[in-house]
Amino acid sequence: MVWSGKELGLKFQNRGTINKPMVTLSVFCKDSLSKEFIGNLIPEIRWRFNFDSDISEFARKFEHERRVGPLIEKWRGMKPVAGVSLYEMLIIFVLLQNATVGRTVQMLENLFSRFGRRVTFDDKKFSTYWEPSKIMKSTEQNLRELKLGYRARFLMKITEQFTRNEIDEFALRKMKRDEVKKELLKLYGIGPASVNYLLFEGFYFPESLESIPPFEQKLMSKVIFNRSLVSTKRILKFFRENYRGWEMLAFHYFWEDLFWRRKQEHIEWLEKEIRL
DNA sequence: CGGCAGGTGCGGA
DNA sequence: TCCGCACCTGCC
Repeated sequence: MVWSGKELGLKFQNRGTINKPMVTLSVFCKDSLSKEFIGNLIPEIRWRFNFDSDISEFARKFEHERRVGPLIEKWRGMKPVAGVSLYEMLIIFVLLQNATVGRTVQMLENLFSRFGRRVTFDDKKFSTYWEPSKIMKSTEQNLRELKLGYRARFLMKITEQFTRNEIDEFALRKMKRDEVKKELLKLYGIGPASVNYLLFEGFYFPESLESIPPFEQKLMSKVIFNRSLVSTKRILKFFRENYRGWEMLAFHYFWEDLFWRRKQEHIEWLEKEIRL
């Protein structure tokens, strides 16, 4: 995590149970950290790892519903987590656009090796993100050499909007959903699909489901309707009718469960849909 | 070698 | 508000 100009390593350890959750956090840094620094860091961690949103109503309302109910049992307490800053999240969403997973990874690795730093803590190696100003000193052409393609312009423009302070992440966190949506859509290269995910994974609005991209459409068609392709309209209707107010969180439970199952067992139809 | 992939901006109807 | 189209690149 790059925060207030320092590179930090975060290590979370589980010390509790599902019903009595507790974690300890160790913070690694090459500099010593002041009390004040830590004092400012803690609320940021609470936000980034979503310690505070209350989803108990979701669990109460739907734990007996026939489709998502069993998943709520299995994944009790599961919530979306940003983990990174808004700027960093925007980079990821731009790189995901119109690309396979393999290409996204390649583009991000290229950016890390050009602008980020390799760091080690607790015997683990990571790449850090960079301050927006570092990209500002570069050029669109330079980013194109990192194989970003037309996304180079998106990244350049977004970085520009950040360095000009046109977007204030901390102010956004206090706004209502529609206001946040309006602000995010002002970012160049951020449209309906990216905004849909940002509202949920970055700002934790559990109802934000308005767009189903092609890949999600294919997988949800199979998971929910057991058919190869159901219209996005119908999928949206399904979530609206069954999980009103919690549409995207419900979507998240179906989605995460599917990919968890993929780790445990071989899911033939899914492997065919995933292109690296 | 055309078609397409975790989309978006833009111009024109 | 709703189309059609161009767009980097890698891979099938």
